[in-house]
Amino acid sequence: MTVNGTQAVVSPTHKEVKRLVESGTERGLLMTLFGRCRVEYDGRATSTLGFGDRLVVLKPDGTLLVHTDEGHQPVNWQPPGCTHEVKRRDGLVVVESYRENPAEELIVSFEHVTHATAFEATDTEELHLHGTEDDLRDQILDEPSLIEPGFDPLSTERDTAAGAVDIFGTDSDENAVVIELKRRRVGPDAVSQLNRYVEALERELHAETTVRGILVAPSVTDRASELLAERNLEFVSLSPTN
Amino acid sequence: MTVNGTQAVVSPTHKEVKRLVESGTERGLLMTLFGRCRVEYDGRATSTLGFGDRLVVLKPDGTLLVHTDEGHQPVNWQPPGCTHEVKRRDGLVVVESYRENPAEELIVSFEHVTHATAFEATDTEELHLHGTEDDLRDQILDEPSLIEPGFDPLSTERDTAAGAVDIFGTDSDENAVVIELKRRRVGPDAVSQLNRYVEALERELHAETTVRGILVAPSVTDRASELLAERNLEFVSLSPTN
DNA sequence: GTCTTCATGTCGGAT
DNA sequence: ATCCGACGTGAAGAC
Repeated sequence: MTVNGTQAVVSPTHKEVKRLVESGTERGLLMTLFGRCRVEYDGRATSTLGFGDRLVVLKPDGTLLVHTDEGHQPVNWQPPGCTHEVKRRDGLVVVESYRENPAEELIVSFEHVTHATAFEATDTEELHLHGTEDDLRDQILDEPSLIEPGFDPLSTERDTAAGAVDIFGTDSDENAVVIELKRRRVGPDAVSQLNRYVEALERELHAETTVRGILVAPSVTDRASELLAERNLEFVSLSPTN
Repeated sequence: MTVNGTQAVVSPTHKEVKRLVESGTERGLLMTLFGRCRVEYDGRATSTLGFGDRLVVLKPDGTLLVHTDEGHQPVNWQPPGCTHEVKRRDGLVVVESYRENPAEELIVSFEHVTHATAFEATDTEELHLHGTEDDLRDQILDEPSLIEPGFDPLSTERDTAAGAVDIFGTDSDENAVVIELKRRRVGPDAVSQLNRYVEALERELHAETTVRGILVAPSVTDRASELLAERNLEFVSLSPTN
């Protein structure tokens, strides 16, 4: 059945699946296959998945997704940029997806394809997302006193031997201040990250200046709080606004 | 059109979409909607996405995915456990998805639904994945000399004040050895993680024992290598086998 | 290309 | 429920 440049086939034959995927790939269509299949992956790791009913999505950018009936994540996938082929092997309809660098291959073998579709997907809009770490940074740059009275942001992304600092500035006593931002509650990892920046700047600025490290996040876990104390780092509670 | 417990409808009316999603939810079906829609999200963050052609997947576990024609990741989503409703508003077919804890809502408003499907998905198989960090750990436990001659693993998941250590053991001089495993090339974060474990164990074991920290991974970045040297930590190159 | 870090990360396991 | 770390993490930006 073909309507308006989209195709949908119920219980397609092997030939119909092959033609749909090949012409859909050619024409840059977004395709779905639903049916009983087995999946094998080999690349950065290796995986096998026995037969079951799954939804396979093939995107015009070379993405392949295998979704089971559960979970946010695809059970197997290939990233954008892969090339897909449809073959017949041992009576199964086989979709093979290849990638180089790293070399990875995904093979979906259908015992039966229940349903196959191909859609022309026109999408020019971009997602507008708010409440990110960047938004938290902008809040602080707009109103530095959210950190403390007298805080003066000098730069963002300031480079150090340990990487780029989120916000670098000075306090009212002219101490250097390193700020690490997190959009959500943080654990020990963020404290270590801040500590690396502080140590790098202490080396860079020699003994001339005291370097304060301030972690800015909605909250911290107990372990992170202990680590902050050990490292003589500070915490300011702030959440990104939506 | 209904075949074998699966349904597929081309250009369904509002009522048909509503009935399909409601009965599909009731019956635990895996559903797809393709059409031109707008998406709004509000929860941990906030997002808006203007009208475009997208594939929406509704899973029986309450997962909702919105996929554009590009990319591995859904442009918007709800995790498992959400509840979905279909309504009509301003002439649009609206799929609303709710979640509590954290409170999140996703609203997909269709100008037109090109295609709607509902499948009974039976899937009893589990994914078997190899080449993970656990596999790397097992390799070392099978052959401890991969770390160095005389290495003796005493425990895995040994608890410290900083968290559980991947492998804890002793070397031929009876020094304590902490091993942190990574299945791929590592950066500074993994070094900091290892350092936290080593410091915690040094405190725990007082001055009785020297605590060596060994990072085991296929390779390290330059910055990680410097940090290892600074912290007096070691590196052993090993990759998980598939 | 490599490196680094963010993410509505998601997921699983332990407490 | 929260905490913690792994993940075939993916994606973006800098170099």
